[in-house]
Amino acid sequence: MQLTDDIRSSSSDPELVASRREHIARCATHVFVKKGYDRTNVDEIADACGMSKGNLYNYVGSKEDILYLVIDRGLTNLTKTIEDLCDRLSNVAPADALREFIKTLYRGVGEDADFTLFTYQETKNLSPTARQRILDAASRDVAVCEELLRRGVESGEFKINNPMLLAHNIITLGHMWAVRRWFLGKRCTLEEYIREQTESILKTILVDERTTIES
Amino acid sequence: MQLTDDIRSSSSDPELVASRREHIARCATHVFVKKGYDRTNVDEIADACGMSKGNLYNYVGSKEDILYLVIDRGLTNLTKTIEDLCDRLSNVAPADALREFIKTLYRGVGEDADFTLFTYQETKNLSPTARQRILDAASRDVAVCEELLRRGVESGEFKINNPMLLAHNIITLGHMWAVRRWFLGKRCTLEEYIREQTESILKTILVDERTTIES
Amino acid sequence: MQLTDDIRSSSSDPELVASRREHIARCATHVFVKKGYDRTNVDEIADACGMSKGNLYNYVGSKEDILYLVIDRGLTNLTKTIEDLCDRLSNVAPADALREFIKTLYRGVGEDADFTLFTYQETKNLSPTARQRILDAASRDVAVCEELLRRGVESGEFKINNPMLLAHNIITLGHMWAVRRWFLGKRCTLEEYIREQTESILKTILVDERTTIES
Amino acid sequence: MQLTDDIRSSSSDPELVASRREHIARCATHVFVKKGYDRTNVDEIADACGMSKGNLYNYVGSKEDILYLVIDRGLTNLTKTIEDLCDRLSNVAPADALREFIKTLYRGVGEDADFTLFTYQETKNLSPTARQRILDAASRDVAVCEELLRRGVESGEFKINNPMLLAHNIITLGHMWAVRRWFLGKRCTLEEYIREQTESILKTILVDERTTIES
DNA sequence: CATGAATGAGGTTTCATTCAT
DNA sequence: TATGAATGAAACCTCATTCAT
Repeated sequence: MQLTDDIRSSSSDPELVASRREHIARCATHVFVKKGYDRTNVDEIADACGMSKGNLYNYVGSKEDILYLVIDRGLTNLTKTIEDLCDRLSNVAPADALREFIKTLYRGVGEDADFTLFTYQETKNLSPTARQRILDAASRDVAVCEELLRRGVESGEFKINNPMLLAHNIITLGHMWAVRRWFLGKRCTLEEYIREQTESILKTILVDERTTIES
Repeated sequence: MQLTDDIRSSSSDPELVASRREHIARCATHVFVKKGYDRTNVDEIADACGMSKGNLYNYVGSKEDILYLVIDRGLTNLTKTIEDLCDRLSNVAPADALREFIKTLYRGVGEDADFTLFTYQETKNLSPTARQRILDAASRDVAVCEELLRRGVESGEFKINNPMLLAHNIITLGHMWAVRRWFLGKRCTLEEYIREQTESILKTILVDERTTIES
Repeated sequence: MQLTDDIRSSSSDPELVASRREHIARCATHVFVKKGYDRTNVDEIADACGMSKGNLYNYVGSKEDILYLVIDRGLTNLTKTIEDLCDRLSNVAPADALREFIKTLYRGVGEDADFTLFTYQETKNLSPTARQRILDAASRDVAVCEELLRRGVESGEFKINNPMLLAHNIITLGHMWAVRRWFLGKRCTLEEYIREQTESILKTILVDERTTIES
Repeated sequence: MQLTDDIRSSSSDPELVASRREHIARCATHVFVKKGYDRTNVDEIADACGMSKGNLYNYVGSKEDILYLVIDRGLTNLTKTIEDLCDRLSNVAPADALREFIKTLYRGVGEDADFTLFTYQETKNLSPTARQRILDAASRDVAVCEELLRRGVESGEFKINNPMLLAHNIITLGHMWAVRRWFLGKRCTLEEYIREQTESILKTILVDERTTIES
């Protein structure tokens, strides 16, 4: 599934286009995250990419396209991490799977904290269709988590009133580590945050309390 | 508590300045929320205020000052709502008080959803000192909630591992209704959201489960 | 001789107008000299005058009028000093009269150095007619000096090829103390400047060299 | 000696930058001299340069930079004229050398009268460091002239009390032809001015009076 | 494919002047 | 007479995008 289908480019070699766009997205991420979308100008992006401004526009139709590439790439990375993880966890006991899921997700958010915050701030600058694509991708993360929860429910290990909502809580509380770092960063470490949120969540859903005790 | 002390104005009548700034903040909120901070220009703000651009600058030193007025006003309103509420709840049983707190807070966020989202997106555009003031104000909300939780703990009704973190969860999950309306809005109503989050939270902290049953 | 005839004012009492204008000229001089004409705004002038902006405009038709008042007042002061001096010197021997003239003139420039420089820089901002008036006033200073020189020539004490030009040199070299203070100020004192210029001038024009020796 | 080192430009080709700046300085001189610095707006400068405003700012960081370029270029031209002249005059007899120096300098000022006047009026608008550079350049002119005078003193042809001051007089009286053209222009020609000032100066310093007689 | 000079609309801010009170 | 809030034109500067080379 190509998310970047309708970004105009004046180049004909699709492979070159793809690799250049990957390059642009990677480099632009840094500048965007540092200065914000509106306050970053195209010269700075081109500099960061080591390309000329004119050439940049051979692979991208507008500054907004670059924003899309950046957000899409970051989200795709995270989604892939999550999906791969879920595949690996398909045979693990639900409670442990959930613990692993949260830990991996939250650490991923922690590593890319700047990007996560950026997403919350700048997605609004996308055109409606681009924005919709991004939101759809973000929705999938919740869906994946929800699926994990449902497996636990089906196996009888979890009792969850509204798995969709709990999945949403799990995902967004992870984001909050990045978005509200100015608050949380002064009050606990990421590992503490992960541990406490994990236990708090498990406590609400575990049918058999004893499973809660973990190293 | 006047947060807007050091915004320069060329008018000397403090009452007029205060009333005009209130007016500006109220009117600018609408334009800002609709178009975003960077994409709103000062002409549009002046129009929305029914003032000339020049006169606007008699009460405000820069466009950023307007952003500060807008965010500060919105946050102050919410904080006041919360604090008044907590005063009223000081004699109420902790579980009911928490239920009431969440309901009021989340409904407040729901009513001002655009503004809440705006805050998450645009606080970054403030100068460091202005930004710090805003974040301090936002921190107080968490502190108020934490205090409420601690009362329940002291009375023996709640058992909470980390009240600060739970308070933070309560507050931010409220915000999420506004920030992720594109997701939640399609999946449940605000009242459902409130009810489910409330029960989920209470379930984790209530010492005596039976208290969960509410009218 | 009223130089300020055609400055519009909305006041009818001519005495009040005159006294207010004198006040305005005196106060505005300081701000103008400090910040330059273009970089001084009318608010600052009104502040310096202790009047409201609106009232200021009762006595003056425009910002340029204020510039005129300021320059005119300064020049009139200097011219009067010079003319009074020449009256007192009418019975003094030409060489001593010239010495006294130069000393007084140059010290006057030295005291008002900022204003003198200001005149060189900002007269250009006057309207043609106002400018002409100022230049006429400035020409009179040269004429007065020239007259002094001619008296020495007639008495046989001076031999001067072109009294007009020498008078002009005497006047402008005086101005230069103010205009090129950044250069001269680091290299000699005003009194040295006066002494050396005086002797250099007298040496050129004295018929009998011995008169050069002075206390 | 490049005085314009630290003017920011967004172009990287130093030759292009230099040639464009030369072009800008030359064209801007006309507009500035005609309307004054503050009353000239950037659109007019761009028009005069035949460039778009945006492109102008590729070679210059601010309007003030343009002022600097203009003044610096004019002064550099004059200084070079003077220095070249002095080289050529190094073997000429001091009195004749001085005559030639004054004639060339004053004619140079006469040709660039508008620019000379402009310098007296607008140097004040430069930032302190830029202003200092300009004043340093202007000081060198005096130093060159002083050197010329000292050669005459050493050769025994001149007797000068204070060569620095006389050099300063020579230079500034030259400037006065431009600065006070409104006065002098109506009373004598430039050539008369040159002749009379020259003779007046030589008369004061020549040891042997007879040398004064020249064609 | 690559460059970067050129464009010009649009942004924020200032300020001389007016006029209702 | 005195005030100062209000006006709006005009100032300087930025920057996404194009296009000749």
